[in-house]
This record gives sequence, C-alpha cells and structure tokens, in this order.
Amino acid sequence: MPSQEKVITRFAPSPTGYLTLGNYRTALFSYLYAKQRDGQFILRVEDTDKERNREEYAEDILESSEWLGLKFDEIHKQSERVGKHKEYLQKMIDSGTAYISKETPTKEGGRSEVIRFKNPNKKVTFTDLIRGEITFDTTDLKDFVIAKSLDEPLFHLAVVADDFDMGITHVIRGDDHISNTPRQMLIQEAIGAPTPVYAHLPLMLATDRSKLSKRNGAVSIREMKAQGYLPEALVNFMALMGWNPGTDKEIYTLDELLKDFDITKIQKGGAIFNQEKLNWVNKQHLMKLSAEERLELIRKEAGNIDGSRIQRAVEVIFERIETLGQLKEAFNSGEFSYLNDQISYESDLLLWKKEPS
RNA sequence: GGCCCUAUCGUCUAACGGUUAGGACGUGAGCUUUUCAAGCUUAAAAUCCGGGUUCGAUUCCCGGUAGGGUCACCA
Repeated sequence: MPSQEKVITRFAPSPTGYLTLGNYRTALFSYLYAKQRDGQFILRVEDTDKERNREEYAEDILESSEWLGLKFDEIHKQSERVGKHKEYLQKMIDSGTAYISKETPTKEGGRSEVIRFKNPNKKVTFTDLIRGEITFDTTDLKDFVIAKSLDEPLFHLAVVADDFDMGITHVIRGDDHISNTPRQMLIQEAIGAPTPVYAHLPLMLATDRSKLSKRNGAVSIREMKAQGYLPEALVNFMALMGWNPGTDKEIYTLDELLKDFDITKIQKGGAIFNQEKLNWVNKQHLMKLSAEERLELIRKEAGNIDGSRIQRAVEVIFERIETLGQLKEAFNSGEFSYLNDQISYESDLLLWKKEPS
C-alpha cells in the first residue's frame, strides 16, 4: 500500500492591517481541508515588507484566529527565514536560474541592482482543485524580480522556499493568486521543489462586486467581534460564502463543518458579502446558547441589573436581538431600565383577560 | 490593453442532459402573540445573449457580452 502523504496546509497573511472576513475564510477552508484529513495547519506570517508591517497586526492575527477557533500546529514568521531565502537565491544564481541585474531605478528608493529570475519562457499548467486545468504562457512575465538583494527576498521567492521547507502539500488561497501561480511554479522548478496541489477560492466581494477590502467598507474580524458577532456564527457564515453541503442545512458548528465540508463543492464565482444573512446566522447561534451562556453575556454588557431580575432579562432580551451589539445598545438606550425598577402592583391587575365564564 | 478566472431570483445557493428550475436571507400578505421577537402559512422574484451537439440543454462545446482578478524593487 502506498504511504499516504500527510496533508499540510497553511495560512499566510501579511500583517499590514487588521484582517477581514475574507482573509479568515481562506484560513477556515485551509484549516478544514487539513483537519478533515488528520493533517497539519500552519500559520506563516509574511512580514518581509518592513515598510508596511506592524507588530499589532501580527498579534491580531493570532488573537482573532484563536477567537474563531482556528488552531495552528506551527507558527512561523517569514522574516526569520531570510537566511534560508538567501541560500536559495545564491543557489539559483550559481545555477543560472537567477541573475543579478543592473537597473536604472524607476522609483524612489529603487536599487541599481536587483535579482531577477531567468524566465525559461514556457507554458505551465496546473490542476486546480476547484477550477480544473489552468494554463499560462510565462513569456508575458519577463524576467521578474525575485529579490531586492540577497538579504531582501520578495514575495514569490519567499513563498516558494517556505512552502517547500515547511512541506506544504496543498496551497489553498484566494482567487487573486491564480496569476501568481505560474511564477511560483517556475521558481519551484528552479530550486527543485515539488508543486503543491492548488485550490483557488472565489473571492468574497463587496456590494459593488469588487474584492472585499477595507476600502470598500470591509470591517476586520476584531471589529465584528466588537459589534457583537459570535465567533461560531462568523465561522458558519464564512463557510456558507462559496460552499454549501448540498442539503438544506445552514447552521453549522466548526465540528460539523469538519464532517460535511467538501472543497470540491466550492463555488467558482465570487460571493457578495450579505450583512442581513450574517445577522440571521448570528441570531441562530445566539438562540442555541444555554441559559448560563446568555446570563454570562448579559452580565458583561449590563452589569447594572440586579440579580433577582437578570434572569427575566435573559428571557426577554435574547428573543429580540441579532447581535450582542444590539444588546449593548438596548441597555444604553434604557430600553430595559424597567428591569431595574421596583415595580409594585396588585396582582389581580395582571390578569389582562377575564375568562368568559 | 495583455493574460487568467467567472456567470441560476436583489443576495447566498440547489438541480448524474429530462424538475411545475428547489432552499435560505431580505421583501409583501396572513396566522399566532397584550406588544415586539420567534414560529407557522403564503406571494412576488432567476438560468446574460447567440450559435451549435442532442429526441431533449441551467447543465456539454464555440463565440459574444458583462463582471472580477492580475500585470511592483507589495504580499
């Protein structure tokens, strides 16, 4: 029996901002794919762009991932691997698959010398798990730059070297990387790395059908947390953007997704983010909460309600909110202030209807 | 513009080539409820266009069109 190769997937974000739903959706799909197969899921923080990286963003990736329930088997920082990248670069130069190129800087801070990949100008084809066969003619790519210098590797080189060293078997990433794939395959060939299996996920789109990003109103996961969305609802919603089980089941926990998720059933077209549906999903998860969990949440939002009445608050309030943010709003607006008042009345007044006798 | 990807209700989507094209969100109406929410019932709402292939295309092929992605010394 042939030994089954262990599946290793990765989430490789760059810490240049707070990550959004779209980013974590690719992470979720990578996680599910690996964990369904008893494989490993690796985080690699791609922080080689010194200008744009911020430590707080890197920390947020860890925090938000954990909050969502995505656990990593390994965590790497790309910046710590420049030594390895340098070795690959040197080998490529030695073997003639890359060369140092004299340049006339075209922009501020441009170098007079960079490292370019020697493009063999050929056709490359790969089979995408979601889209099938895709072919590119790399001639259009020219001799692209793979490093500013031996110590300053750029994206394509770093990705290929790291995926190789970390034993990544499946690269599951956004659609926007499809056209990066031929460059990376060329580099794989140059350094003797195998080509992993690729799966390019359809993008999550803004209402105007453009790629969801901060510019068109996408909010980060940490903001959504602040707005009162439950992590399990977010996970559920993200999974449903582009995937469905083929049944009517829509409400999922992470564990249930592990059972039903099938990467080959992922949609090819992009999906527009729909806030109303998210609110509905969140509400469904809110309603699944136990009395204790609700109590806990209400205490967090409104510690001012006294103990004897808080139980009643739980029942009244949870049926009418969609997010915990609305819970907070409700308390701030004083809508539930009556829960705090001492109300006294004759008990017969509570009988609003007389039974006809 | 070159290259690549995509195309079912407003949105998320289902449909081994044969279905009254199904479900969900949202919207309208109604039932229930002191009210709201929930729940239930119900209505309106889609196969981008044109050619093929086929007895029969949402489905397969080709061509348009539209949208998106990508073409950095960012990732």
